Amino acid sequence: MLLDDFSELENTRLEKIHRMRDEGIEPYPTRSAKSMNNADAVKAFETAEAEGKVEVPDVVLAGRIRAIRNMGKLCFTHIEDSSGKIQLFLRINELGEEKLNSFVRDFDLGDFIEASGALTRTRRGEITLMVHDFKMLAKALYQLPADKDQVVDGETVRHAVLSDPETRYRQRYVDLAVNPDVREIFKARAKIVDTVRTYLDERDYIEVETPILQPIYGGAAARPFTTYHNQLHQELFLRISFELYLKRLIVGGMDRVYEIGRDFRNEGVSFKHNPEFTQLELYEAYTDYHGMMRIAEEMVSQCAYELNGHYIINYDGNEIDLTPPWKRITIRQGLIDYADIDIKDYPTVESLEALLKERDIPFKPGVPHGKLIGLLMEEYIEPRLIQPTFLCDYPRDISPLAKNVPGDPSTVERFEIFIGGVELGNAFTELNDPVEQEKRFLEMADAYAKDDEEQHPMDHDFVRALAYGMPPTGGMGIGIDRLVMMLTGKNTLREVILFPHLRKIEDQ
RNA sequence: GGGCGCGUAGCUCAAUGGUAGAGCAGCGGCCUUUUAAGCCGUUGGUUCAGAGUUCGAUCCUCUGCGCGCUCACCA
Repeated sequence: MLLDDFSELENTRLEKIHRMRDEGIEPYPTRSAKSMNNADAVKAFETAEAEGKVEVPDVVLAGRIRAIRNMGKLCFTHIEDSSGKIQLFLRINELGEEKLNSFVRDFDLGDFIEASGALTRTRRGEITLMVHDFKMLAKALYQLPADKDQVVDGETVRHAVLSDPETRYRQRYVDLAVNPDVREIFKARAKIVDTVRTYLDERDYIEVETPILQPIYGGAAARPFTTYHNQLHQELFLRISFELYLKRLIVGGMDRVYEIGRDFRNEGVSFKHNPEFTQLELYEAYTDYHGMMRIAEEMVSQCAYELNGHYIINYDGNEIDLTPPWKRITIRQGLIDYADIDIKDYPTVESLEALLKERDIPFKPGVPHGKLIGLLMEEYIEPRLIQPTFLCDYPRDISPLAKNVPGDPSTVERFEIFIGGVELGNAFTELNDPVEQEKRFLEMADAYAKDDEEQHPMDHDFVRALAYGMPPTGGMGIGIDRLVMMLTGKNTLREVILFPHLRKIEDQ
């Protein structure tokens, strides 16, 4: 129980609650009479000041107490709400001795206070609420991690900031309460998602929602989470992609659709992988992967512009220019340029395996030709793609849902977007030949038959949908978390996911 | 899952094979325009958990737990 584990510090605060209640003061009142937020208060004062006034009366502000500077007969505090901080000035002349003392006695850092009074400017020039009255809005029992700001030459220097990553992620509420820059990341995230929606909505895309619980998973190569529906006695999977459902909508005549939602992949966790992550998938009829490239470069650069006012981002020590158009390079050309390998010279699995051995690249024996090319790609091309690049034309046998490059049966019209060496998105000209699609499913089943870790279930209903006819279509997926990570210059997904997955710990 | 590193007060960090200290916050004082307020005094620790070595472990060893980096897995 909460109270059982209280330290001396917490018990001191608890006693304040008891004392307040004994005096008829409720430390958790039901409502607040806050009349404006802190930022608006500052603006209101500046406006009044420009008209020659020296104060703005009858203002009610509220927020969390972030600093207290008590000097006996007067006391300064800073309170903070989501709009920012503002100073309160409590003075014995205004409040009387008893009221002022009750502040010092009852209030601590971290408590929520409501204060009424007049906005003025102090001798030191800070816009401040001269407090006529105040009341407790919510008492905090735990103290927030100590933190103080110091302004040196106009720069804010922060002292003893909560920085332990485990505490920050497990108790994100504390992190957010104490680290304003963290709140900014999530404002940026909201803005990016908003920009994406606006971009697509303006192009007549319709936002849809498809099942998260799926009887058959598909659309990507990943291990799923499984769950169970009790009444239906049915095993269900959490989706690993939206692809197969969204393409059914294209069959149904919804020519431009997108979904922003959660994918779940039961795999390793890293700076660029979280078990659940936010994905954007979009599909557009009567276009192809070239159309998707144009959308990607336009949409992503627009996100950067809306966020920062320009197209340059700093990621992992690199200055990256997102101005369209982005570089396009085929895998074949990339391997020629960066590794001096022309894959046309290695048409068989045996020849590729020999090459990989020669180059000291480890591989699992028995994997398909395309997967070996993938290994070369990871080794030689991906780390080089710092500036935004569309890496194009993938091996067919690792791309079961993409359409062939005309005249080249081994290659499909697919690209992945790389920025800062990290994959941001994946797109292709969608395979719409039902017979070919069924064949691909069967090939994948074969290819992975020996590998009991992964399975590619055949989705008969998806094939049936294609058999009703799907127009030529371009489709794309973009990892929203990774996009936010890049645009905000963070080097791990955990910084842009509010509650990143951490191991369970045995305590409360 | 493998390798490496880390875990000390609420927060940020010190320290030593002889059971721990600072700043901030907390508590008690002084101070009527302060802003990392200041000054004086002061409380606070299962040194992540368990076992072992040792006369003695926060430190050395092992195991476990958690976090980070990295590799593997994976877009």
